[in-house]
Amino acid sequence: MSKASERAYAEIRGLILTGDAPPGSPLTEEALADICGVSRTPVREALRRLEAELYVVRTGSQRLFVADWNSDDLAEMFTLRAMLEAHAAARAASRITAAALDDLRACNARIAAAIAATPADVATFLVENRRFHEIIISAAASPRLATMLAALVEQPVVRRTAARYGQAELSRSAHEHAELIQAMAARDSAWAQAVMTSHIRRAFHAFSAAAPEG
Amino acid sequence: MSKASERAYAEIRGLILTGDAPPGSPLTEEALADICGVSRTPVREALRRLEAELYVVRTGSQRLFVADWNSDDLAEMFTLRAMLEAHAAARAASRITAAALDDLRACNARIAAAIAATPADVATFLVENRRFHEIIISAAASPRLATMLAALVEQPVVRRTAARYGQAELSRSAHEHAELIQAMAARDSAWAQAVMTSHIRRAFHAFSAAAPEG
DNA sequence: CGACACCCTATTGTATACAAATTCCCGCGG
DNA sequence: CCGCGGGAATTTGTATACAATAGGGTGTCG
Repeated sequence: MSKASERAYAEIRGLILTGDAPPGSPLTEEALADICGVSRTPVREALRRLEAELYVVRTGSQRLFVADWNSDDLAEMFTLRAMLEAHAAARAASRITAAALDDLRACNARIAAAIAATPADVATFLVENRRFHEIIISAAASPRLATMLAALVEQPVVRRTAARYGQAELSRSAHEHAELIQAMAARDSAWAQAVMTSHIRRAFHAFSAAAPEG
Repeated sequence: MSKASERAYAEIRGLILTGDAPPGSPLTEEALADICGVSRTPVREALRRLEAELYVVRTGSQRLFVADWNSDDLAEMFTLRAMLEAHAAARAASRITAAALDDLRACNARIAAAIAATPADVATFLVENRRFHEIIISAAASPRLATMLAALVEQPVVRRTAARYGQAELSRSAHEHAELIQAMAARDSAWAQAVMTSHIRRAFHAFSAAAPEG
């Protein structure tokens, strides 16, 4: 996608993530085109992508609405993420380069710094945490896997979750990252896979505990 | 997607699967529009979808080519399918309705009949085998999972594989299906998951043995 | 008062025209 | 002969116009 399409995608995604377009609200191509300052064509492409990523849902008569996830959806999403990202970690462990390992270390150092700040710098934590996981997915060198994980939208959940995380959970996360780095440096796929699985499951449990309403 | 888009998607996908558009060959929107008898607009949508499903790849300058999978790609694809579809089987085991179970039984009966014929009716086997797996995926009731598995293109591989399958492999497949039905009827998620995992892994091994060149 | 049919409007689907970008080829000069 | 512009041609990106279709509202009839 080139400029306008990309812009429309980011814009609409932003509307959904910030809650400006709340779950269940209808989306019309023309209105979005106006908001984004482009024509319907790039908006349509953006909407197709958002639909594939399940940010928006389509009724039988082709009308689009902002997706509304219930707790079952979220649980399923975390389960899939745990499965796929653990697989990515296993692949990454046997393929990752020294440079990428250094990137991971640097990234986790920034995460640790963000946590150590008072108050904890949650925004930086989110950005760097995401980057950490992206490095691993990239190191797994599987376009299929990367595509699937991209579709497993995580931002809205992470955002809601992290705001409720305590220092303890953030620290534990950084510690698990450190163990992941160890596992990968040791080229131990099984270890990396196991750590990643529990890492994501714990994130889910923390989320469930913090936001039991779904 | 409505009529024209859908038609374009099916048409282009057909070109790729039959080999009329061989791996690595360039795809231009206008040529495809001519072939499909529609304008570029629905062709573009079809191509986006095919790109997401990795049937086609896009260069840095937005030109599209038929994807060319090597043996590593295929192995990765089977691994992911085994993982995701086993998860689908586990979910299906705890959710499937009596009616869907009957559908599975009927479907497997048709598979058995196709195998019993002399010579074995491979075309019917392929269609019904696909349907069998689709019923399970549908019973898993996870749109995310369904989307991902749809993207895990299987047709070209299955096609290439089944043509080389012997009666023994086909029979074993039907037998494994029967065991899957048992596991689901017993509402045994772990059993269903295990059977599905080995079912797909065996298919992969048979494929590798039959087509070691990739 | 309720149900049904019809029309009108809102929204999406498709085609086409035009703009931007990229590639390819040809001619030129070293 | 090779490398290097430069421009034409091909190809994709975007906008807009028009067609088709679904939904809602209203009026009428039972």
